[in-house]
Amino acid sequence: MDAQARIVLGDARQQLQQLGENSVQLVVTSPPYADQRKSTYGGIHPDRYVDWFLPIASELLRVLKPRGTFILNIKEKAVNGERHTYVLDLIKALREQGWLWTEEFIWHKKNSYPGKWPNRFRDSWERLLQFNKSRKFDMYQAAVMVPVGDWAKGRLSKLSETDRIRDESRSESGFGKNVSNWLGRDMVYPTNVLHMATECNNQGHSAVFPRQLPEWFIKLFSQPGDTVLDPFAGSGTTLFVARDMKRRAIGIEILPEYVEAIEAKLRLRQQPQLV
Amino acid sequence: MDAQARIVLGDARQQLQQLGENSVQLVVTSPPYADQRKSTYGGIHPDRYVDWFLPIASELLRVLKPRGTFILNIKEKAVNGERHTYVLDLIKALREQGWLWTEEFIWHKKNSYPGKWPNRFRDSWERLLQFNKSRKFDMYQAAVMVPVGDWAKGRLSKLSETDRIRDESRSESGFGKNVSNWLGRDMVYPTNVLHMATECNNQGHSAVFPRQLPEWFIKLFSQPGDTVLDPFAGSGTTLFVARDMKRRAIGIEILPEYVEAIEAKLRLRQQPQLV
DNA sequence: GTTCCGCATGAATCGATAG
DNA sequence: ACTATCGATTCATGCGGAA
Repeated sequence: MDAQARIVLGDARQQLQQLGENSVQLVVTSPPYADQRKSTYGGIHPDRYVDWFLPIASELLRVLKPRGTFILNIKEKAVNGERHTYVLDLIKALREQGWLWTEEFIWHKKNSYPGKWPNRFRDSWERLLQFNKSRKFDMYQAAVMVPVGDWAKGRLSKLSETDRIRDESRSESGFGKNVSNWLGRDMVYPTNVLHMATECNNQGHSAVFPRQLPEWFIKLFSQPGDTVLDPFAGSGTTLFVARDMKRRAIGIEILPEYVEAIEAKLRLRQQPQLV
Repeated sequence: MDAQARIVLGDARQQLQQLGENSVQLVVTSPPYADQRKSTYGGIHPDRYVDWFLPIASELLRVLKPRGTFILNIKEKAVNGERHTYVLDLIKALREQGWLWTEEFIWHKKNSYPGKWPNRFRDSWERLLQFNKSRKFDMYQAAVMVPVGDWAKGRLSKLSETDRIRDESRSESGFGKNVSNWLGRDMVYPTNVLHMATECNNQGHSAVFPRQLPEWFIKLFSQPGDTVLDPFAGSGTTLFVARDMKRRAIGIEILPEYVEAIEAKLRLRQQPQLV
């Protein structure tokens, strides 16, 4: 088995106890949604979702490094015509458990699930909740910069005069001047809204994430050599992406057939995949 | 004064008591966010936000028609490095008050406020919470259909690159799109993610909403002749849009200078504005 | 007439400084 | 220690003047 990527068969709550405390830099996971994927996971009732998740989160709190990050992909379903509140309850419960609710990213799914209902439109976004153990955490923002929005209009040829002068005065005053900020002004920082299409592989396992989603968070919150954990590995997307990015990857998955599929893929490629 | 549009000077909680019960089809409003706009509204502390808002919501529940809708635009701020939970608390409190939390739309603001911090990116989305009195409410989905967005398939190859990109960015949810240009193409229903830039005028009062935002909800949840209410009228965008769409518009605003500005604009134009 | 480019302007947030 | 104020940071947008 690839030493850089490891998949464990078993229940997340139990298997997490085998991991050492303060050993994981980043958790990226998409747990089974309430009452979703019944056929595979048995389904957790929305009303019991918080109680089910809290013991697992407690273990995550233990294994996560002090400057590490926990990214939770989740979205409430509609029940009796209403949005259920278990995600709101979960956020509050996690805070009481000691987590800091640092941010809520929005994943805008461009090709959302089709359908039509008389009282609502298609749901094309999900929550990506960021939790931390401390206000001071590792964040490598430069790793996820994106092309400036103006690139189509050709307005990036010159900096505005005010910006240039502001930059020059900063450099003269001796404070840390980031030359790349204005020399290579074609890149800017992203926002907290992520636009990504879901991968529609209808073969076998349905990929929950597109690869770019864990990739973005792994770039942003970890460095090569760090440990990335997904306690609900599913088809293993987070695991493979992390390994390809030279992180140590740990996955936990309760379904034997998923674990076997992941192990097969791990044996198949010891080298990073290029897609 | 225009009979179709009426602005009332005063506190929302008190002035709402003057309105008859079951008289309003749609409430679209953007109350002052916690601790924001201190200079004008005095600012409500995040910890007291729910207590401040509940009495107002109680009046809204009274004046709203059984099949009407309440759209609440709101976003929590960052406090001590964390997202504050008052919006989550508010959703739960409104449900206890009798509201149904039907849906959460996402307003993706492409031009979010700039800035850079070590622990977060720019916040470029806001919540648009939909509440109803009943599971059966009026929803005119056909009124907001948008052209099908299969740009990637080469149908627009003749357009210049800049035009194509500009169109793509504006049409991700069909907003700001000139539908007449696409007559004959298939129309589809939108999703629950709305893409709109804030209107940043260089002169005078800057509008909180872009006009398309209330316009979209007014189309979706009301018909001509219905009454549309904004208890925090501000610069009056919702009011003017509703009037231009042949709805009866009622606004409440506590700041005399805002009320005067709205009254002046109402006198100025009895006819729908074409911009 | 167009197109191009400079400029002011935000529902912001953090860290340091001051009372 | 806890709260209030201030400066620094940053980018999409529309307007208006210039080419």
